[in-house]
Amino acid sequence: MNKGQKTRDTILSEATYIASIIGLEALTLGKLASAVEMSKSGLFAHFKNKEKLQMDVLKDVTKKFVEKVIKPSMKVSNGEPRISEIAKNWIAWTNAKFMPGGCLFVTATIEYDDRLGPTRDLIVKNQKLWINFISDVARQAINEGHFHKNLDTELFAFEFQSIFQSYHYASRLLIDPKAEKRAWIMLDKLLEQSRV
Amino acid sequence: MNKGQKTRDTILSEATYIASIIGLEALTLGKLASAVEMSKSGLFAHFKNKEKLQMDVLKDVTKKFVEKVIKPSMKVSNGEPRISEIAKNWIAWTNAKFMPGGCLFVTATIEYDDRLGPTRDLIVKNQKLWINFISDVARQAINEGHFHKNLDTELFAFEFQSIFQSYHYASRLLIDPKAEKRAWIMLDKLLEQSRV
DNA sequence: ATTGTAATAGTACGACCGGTCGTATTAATA
DNA sequence: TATTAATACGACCGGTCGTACTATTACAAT
Repeated sequence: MNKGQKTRDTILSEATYIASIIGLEALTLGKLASAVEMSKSGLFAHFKNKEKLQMDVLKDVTKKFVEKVIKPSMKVSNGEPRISEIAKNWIAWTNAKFMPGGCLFVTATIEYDDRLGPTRDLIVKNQKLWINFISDVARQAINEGHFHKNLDTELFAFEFQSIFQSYHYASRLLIDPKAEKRAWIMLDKLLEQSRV
Repeated sequence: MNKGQKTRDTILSEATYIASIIGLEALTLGKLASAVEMSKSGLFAHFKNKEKLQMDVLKDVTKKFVEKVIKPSMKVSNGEPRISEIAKNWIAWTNAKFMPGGCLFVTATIEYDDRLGPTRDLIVKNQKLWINFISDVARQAINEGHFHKNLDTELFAFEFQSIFQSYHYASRLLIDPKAEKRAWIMLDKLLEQSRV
């Protein structure tokens, strides 16, 4: 990796750090530049424009998400074990040190749900992939005989997702110490309902 | 109502309209002023500073929320009927014409979950009141014999809340036509689990 | 060591930011 | 009707925004 790429990585990491706290739109080039101790123009040379920077941040975080949440789950056996593995890694993900403000996707999905443009399109695309992925894992659980045959796998995916949205809300905003415990109870209930 | 109060109301309504789309932080005095066709300084005279404006918007929206979601629910009988009434009004609330970007609270809770200050404090206070209110209604449902005695009412409140977060996510971001149907199914499931 | 290119910094820009000022107009009160 | 208070205005403050263009530095290959 040459120097330019290395600097780019540093910038994207710092951008992720800041954006997780204040959001991708509130992130400014000036703040980001001083955070990585570079001139605004030197930093800007790495990106075509701010929108591209925001999208590059999202792509970078998505890559990390695949690495830390999805890929590890593919190493455990099909069905319920995979669901549990994803849940475990998802909770760890939202508390990752490189995103002190919590999962950037949670922030971004709210931030861009009414803003049209390529950034929103990218977010929507990724979120649909994510929901479909969870649906597929639930489908596998049916095939493994873990979940009952007439389970609505798409509904399952949204319920699964909602547990983490709720967790984010309770732990981040309300700073509720019971947030994680409740998330696990919700997951247990969802799994219990889904089993044969 | 004198002229000043009337103008203030117009400003707050417009601010609510815009903030529901782009958020309270992204809302600027200049944009808001031109939206209500006033000078920036004329508009600004109604508020001490921008932070106060943001808080006034939140207070105004909270008042409307009480009026449109909470108060009507107090007119139906205790217990499950009240829960259903709240759910119905909450769905209507998120689709209100004066908030084209969806419920402002959903946006604000994410926006301020990592920003310290009085605005965040106000949001947290209101959200805690809301969660407690739902818990209390669930408690009433127990007393009425609708819900079983060992129901965790606080857990119920967070699960109830999560349904609407999921609905917001699916309908606003993914523009999923099945979003509302799924929300009702989730609610039915939650009520079914809670019954005696 | 020299040259060429990649990476960074410098400078400047027009637009807009939140906010203040003095002043004009409008509305309520006496 | 005269006086006063409420309301709104345009001009302007120092700063920051995103972005463009140019100059400088650091490094690699010759």
